[in-house]
Amino acid sequence: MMVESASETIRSTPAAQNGVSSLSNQPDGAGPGPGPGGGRDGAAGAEANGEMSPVELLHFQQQQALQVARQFLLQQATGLSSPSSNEGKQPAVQVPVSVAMMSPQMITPQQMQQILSPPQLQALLQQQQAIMLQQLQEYYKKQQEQLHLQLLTQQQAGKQQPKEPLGNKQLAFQQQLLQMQQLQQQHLLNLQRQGLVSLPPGQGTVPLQTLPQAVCPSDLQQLWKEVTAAQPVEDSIKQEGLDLTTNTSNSTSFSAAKVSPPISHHPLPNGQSTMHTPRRDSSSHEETPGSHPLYGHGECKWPGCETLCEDLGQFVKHLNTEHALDDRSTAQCRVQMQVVQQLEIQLAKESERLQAMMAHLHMRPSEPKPFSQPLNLVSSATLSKSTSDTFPDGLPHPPTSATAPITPLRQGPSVISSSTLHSVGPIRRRSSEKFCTPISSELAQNHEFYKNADVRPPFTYASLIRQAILETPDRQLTLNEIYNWFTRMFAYFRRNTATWKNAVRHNLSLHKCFVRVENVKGAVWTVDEHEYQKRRPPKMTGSPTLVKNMISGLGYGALNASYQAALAESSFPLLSSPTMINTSSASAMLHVGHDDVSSTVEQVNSNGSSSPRLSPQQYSHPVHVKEEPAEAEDDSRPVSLMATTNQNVTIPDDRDLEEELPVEDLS
DNA sequence: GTTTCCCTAAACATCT
DNA sequence: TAGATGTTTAGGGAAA
Repeated sequence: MMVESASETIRSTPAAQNGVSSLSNQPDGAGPGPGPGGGRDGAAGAEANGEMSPVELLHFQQQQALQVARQFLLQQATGLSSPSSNEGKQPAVQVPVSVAMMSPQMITPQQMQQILSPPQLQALLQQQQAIMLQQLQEYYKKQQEQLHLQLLTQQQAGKQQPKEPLGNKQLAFQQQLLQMQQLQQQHLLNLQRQGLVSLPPGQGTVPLQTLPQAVCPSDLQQLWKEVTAAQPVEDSIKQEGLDLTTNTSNSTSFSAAKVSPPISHHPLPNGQSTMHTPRRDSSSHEETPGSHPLYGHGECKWPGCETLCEDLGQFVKHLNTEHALDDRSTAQCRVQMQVVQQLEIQLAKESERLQAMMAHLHMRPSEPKPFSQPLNLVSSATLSKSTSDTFPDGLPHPPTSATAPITPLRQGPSVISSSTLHSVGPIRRRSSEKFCTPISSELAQNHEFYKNADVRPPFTYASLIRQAILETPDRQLTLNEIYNWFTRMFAYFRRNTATWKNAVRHNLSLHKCFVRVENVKGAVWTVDEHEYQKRRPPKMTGSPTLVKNMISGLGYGALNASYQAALAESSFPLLSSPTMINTSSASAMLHVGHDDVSSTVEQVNSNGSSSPRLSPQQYSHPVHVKEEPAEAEDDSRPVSLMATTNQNVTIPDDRDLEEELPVEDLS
């Protein structure tokens, strides 16, 4: 049973612990206990849980829908669910929505923030949510209206006809009603699995079956006792029910709709119990003026009819006289059905569009496994809040150089890193380094984008400065040249001059990795790669657990190709780990790039001309090195070393440059 | 709650 | 003297 499976899936989610747990409270015996909803499988137990007016139900339903819609968006954005998840089965590679919901640890906080923080994106998504939810609400409202209409018609017809005991027709009609409600529930579940509606936390005591119901089964049964089953009406309802089935499965391209078995006229065990679990004595509500689906604000809500009715009784009379079961009413019902169907189709289209938009905008959210995909590592970097107004439409535009199509969320890593995408996020840039996003690769791929779009690059000032310096043949730049590089490479830096220039200067002065060298043409800035790498957090980026597992699993000298590539792609501090330097490549990189800097420096210094590039130490001018803060190892370093470090670490530096290129020759 | 990193802003000094 | 350059400090946000 779909409801059961869905509830099982959702039950384990955090959200399910509260709001969605109502599913598990269904009186199918699978619930954790009697609980508040345990006794709702009977009409008598419905009253025990308090009354909930239709308005409250609607409000509750809307809130739930919004809640899960947000979760859905989050999941879509994080790539934990995919459009293909619409298929009925949950593919092994797919993470069920509920799993994604229940596993916040699978969604890194960065991802969460990336997805949810951009206000424009949220506004867009909320708009989509509003559209879909509105359509959903309307759809169910129509369903309820029609259902109730038919019931009232039956009721009136029954009053004019002699009572008959409950027979097969009545049972069939009840089954139709149950199917109707079951359809609603299934549809809700479908949408919930799609994330379009939600069962928010804090509503755990409300069973699912209370959500879409404006007409409760007990009420219907009571009505039915006075109704003589009229065959035409029943057929009509049955046909509508079948149509509904068709609508549900057709118009909604959702997975659960396909997962759910075809609606049969045999109430399923779950459905049966579900259907017979009225949550409230809705009779009072149904009889309350204004509560009738087709009666509101003192007038008849029948499509095309706005007849004023003083009270519900008059309305019922009007309903039975003007909207009795005839060809006209039937045709109107048909039209209404088509309207609903169209709305559902539109809902499905909007949903697909939303998914496509999400897929396009978010591409491939950050993978928690930086090792497995050394290339095109997506960055969790977020970007400056100041870029939120980058585009007039308020949407995060992808880089222009990106040829990223609208790809499924489960597709492989995109050319565009998420750091680019999340340029609308809050200002947090160091994340790009944490995920070892190769800045040169990022820039190479999205050069045109950054050059033209007024989007702040998702890199720290230090990274950008370093990149600017390293891009030059002699690995040195004057401050003004750094400025020019910034303005040349990024449209964003063509404005806010004072801010970022000050930041550049501040970074140059603050970070030890930037060494000021007196040149013939003035002061130039170079990069002390050793200091730069040392500056990085000496811990593995990405999932610590993954790192630990990889370390323990691979063991000494058991690095595979991808891992080595990842190593090269990753930060050098990783290589500094004694357990990681057993491969020749890694150790070589390490020795040159990190641990043995001094010796290597001595080597290079001895034959100072080893580097064809102009080395700072080749200058005869006195090297002006900014005073380093009191630090043992740094103080022990000679000034010349400081000035020439960027040359001495040529190998790792080059490797760094290589790694940032989309090559895979590191294995 | 603490630490670290980063950004931003500002003040100040020095140099051209 | 003005502007550029360089240094330093402080405050706050975010993440670990």
